Order: sequence, then C-alpha cells, then structure tokens
Amino acid sequence: MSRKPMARPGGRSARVQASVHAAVREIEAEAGRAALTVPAVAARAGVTPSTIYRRWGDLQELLSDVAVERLRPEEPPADRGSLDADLTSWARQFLDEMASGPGRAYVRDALLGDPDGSNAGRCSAYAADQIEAVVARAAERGETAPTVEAVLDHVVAPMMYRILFRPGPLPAAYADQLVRAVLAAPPTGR
Amino acid sequence: MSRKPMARPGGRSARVQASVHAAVREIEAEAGRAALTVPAVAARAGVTPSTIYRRWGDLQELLSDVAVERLRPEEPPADRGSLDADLTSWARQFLDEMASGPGRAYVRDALLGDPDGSNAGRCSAYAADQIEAVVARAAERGETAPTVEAVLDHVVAPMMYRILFRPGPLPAAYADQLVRAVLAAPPTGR
DNA sequence: CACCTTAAGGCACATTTTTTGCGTCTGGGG
DNA sequence: CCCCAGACGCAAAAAATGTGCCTTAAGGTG
Repeated sequence: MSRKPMARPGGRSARVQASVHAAVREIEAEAGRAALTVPAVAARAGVTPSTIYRRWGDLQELLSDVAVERLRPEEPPADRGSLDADLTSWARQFLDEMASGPGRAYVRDALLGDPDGSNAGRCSAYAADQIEAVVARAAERGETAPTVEAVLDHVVAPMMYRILFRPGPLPAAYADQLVRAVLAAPPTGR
Repeated sequence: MSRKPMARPGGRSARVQASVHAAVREIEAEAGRAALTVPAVAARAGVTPSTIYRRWGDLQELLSDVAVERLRPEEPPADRGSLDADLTSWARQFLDEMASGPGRAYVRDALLGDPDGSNAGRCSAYAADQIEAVVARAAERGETAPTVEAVLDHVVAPMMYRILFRPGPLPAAYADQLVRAVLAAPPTGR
C-alpha cells in the first residue's frame, strides 16, 4: 500500500517518484550496483534520504520497485502467423532478456525487498498477460492451444528456475525445446 | 570462496561459524526476523561484529548461508516401492516444506545475498541429488524413468516458480499432478 | 476562487550499523 | 620448537538509517 498510490501523475509525489527511479537507473548505469545507496540516490534525485526511507522503507524495496518496471513488457507479443511461431518467438525473447546479466539482476531485485510477494506477483502477471494474448490469438485462428497455466508451468517456470538456481548459459534452443514439449502435450496441460 | 574454507572442524574458525549460525537461528526463533541484525547476531554468538562483516560481507550473505543449510535434505528420499510412489512422495514433501511460511523465507534468503549464484546452485543440487537417487532406484527395479533434468524442469521448477512468484496456497495435489504429467510423457523429457 | 485538510517532503538531529587500522592470538607447517 | 599466515578482537571513524517537527502543495469544499 505504500508503493504507488501517487496522488496524480502531475503531482509532486509523482515527480519525486520519477526522479528517484531515474536516479537509481542512472547511478546503476554509471557507477554500478555497489554505488547504489539510499543517500546517493537521494542526492542524485534531489530529495532527502528520509523521503526515500519513508516512501520505500529501504533500498531493497526501492530496487524491487524499479526492477518490476524494467521487467514490464512494453508491447504485446509479435504476431508471427501461428501459435507455434508466436510462442517460440515470445519464449526466446523472454529467455534472452531474463537470462542476461542485467536481466538476472532485475529478477532477483524484484524478488527481493518484497515481503508480501506483490511485486513478484506482478512479474508473473506480466508474463501471464503476454501468454494470454498469444493463446487468444491462436483461438481466433482456430488453433488448439495450451492453457496459460500450462505455459507458465512448463515454459516460463523452467526458464526462471534455471535463471535463478542454475548459473550458466541458457541457449535459445532451450526455450524452443520447452515450447515444443508444451505444444506436443495434450491440449490441457494436466 | 569466502564461505566455508574453515581450516579444520576443530579450529577456531569452525567454532565461530557454528556459534554465529546458531545465533542466527536462535534470534530468529525467539524474536523474529526483524531482530536479526549483524550486531545482534554477533553479540549472541560472542564475537565482534567486524568478524561477521569480514567473513560474510553482510547480513544477507550470512542469512543465505544459514538458509542453504536448512534447505539441505537430511536423508535420502523414502523407498515406497515404485518410481511413481517414490517421486510423488518426494514431491509432496518438497512442496510441503518449501511452500510453508518458513520454507518460502529460506528459499528467498538463499537466493538473496548470493551474488554469484553459488548458494542457489547448491539448493538446486540438493534437489537434483534426491531426484537422482529416486531415478537410480527405479532403474535398478527395471522401471523406465524420466531424466533428472526432466523432473527438475517439469516438477521442481513449476513448484518453485509458484512459491516465488505467485503468492497463494499450493495444495499437495499440485505436486501429484506435476508428477503424473512427467511420468506420462515420453521417457526423455525432450 | 478562497479556504481547509491532509498526505508528503525538507531539515536537523539521534541512533545504529558498517567499515577500517592495527595489535594479538590461534592453528598448521617446517 | 619456532615461524607464518589467517582470523579475530578492539576501538574509532564513517556511513547509514530512523524520528520529530515544521513547511509545502495537492485536492477537495463551500
């Protein structure tokens, strides 16, 4: 409840939030993660540290907030003509973004400083929305498609598991393989 | 590299490590997470804060260390007579432990304060070892079993994904369903 | 439009945590 | 038995976090 109840997009709260978020991104880009401290962000954003502590609680929650924004997809998944192509394309891009160095960091940040799991839930919802779009398009075409749940369980989950728990490279082919498997299985992922 | 290079099980380093770990567990049990600070742990463990900072770096890395120990299975998976029964039993127990309030906290801790992902990797290795044991036993019986990778991808990963990204209850039936699916699929999870 | 209410921010200060330099002790090896 | 290296304790400095109190500005009201 303390996160985004900004009064109005033009209000002061909104300006503060924007400049703080911008400061986080700038400092991280210029000086790296180690330089990210509440006082540093506050100075850069032109606010006092106490403002950040009061609004976000601590650095982790702030980073979590910023990370979730970065993980939000900016556009709906591309239409490649078929369910198979759409899903493969989307999964590849997802894996590519998430498995990159910065991507892994954002995922971890989003998961961190998130006592109630609401930020993590938002991330999952982003993916679910994207998949929903792909599945809906397939339905319009008359294709039989897996449920969103099945895709989350057997495409998204394995990728995230590896990203989080198994350091090491993840080739695009891995995404392809997961998509193939979920499309080959009986329509309902049960 | 800074984690467990204790010189010898009887050395001073080992004693310090043990008392610090114990202090973490005790404080958490008695006063809750909020009371866990480096100075508090140090006082309880009878060491100075600087010792903890030098050995672990910060509180998160220490908690990560402790969490990994707690997540280590203490015994091999029970032998229930068949692959299906073994895997179902193991998955249920895994889900039960991981999805509980404390379980989720340990998982998050383990993931946190783990810049290089080595602690997370250890968690994954624990699960892989358990699964390996189940699969090996099945092979001895002459049963055809899925690969360890397939079980990680399609049983463990979905459970962890929900635990981390989708707050909400996870019934044991969910584990059952995942196991059924992986056993029904063609032997190699490809 | 002027006024009121209230959430949010600034500022200064207190407290706590984190870092660092340096001397000492412990344990392993020659 | 002596030496070396790593780990720890201690104390002081530096940085961070948390709080009380006042000011500002957004949004609603008459």
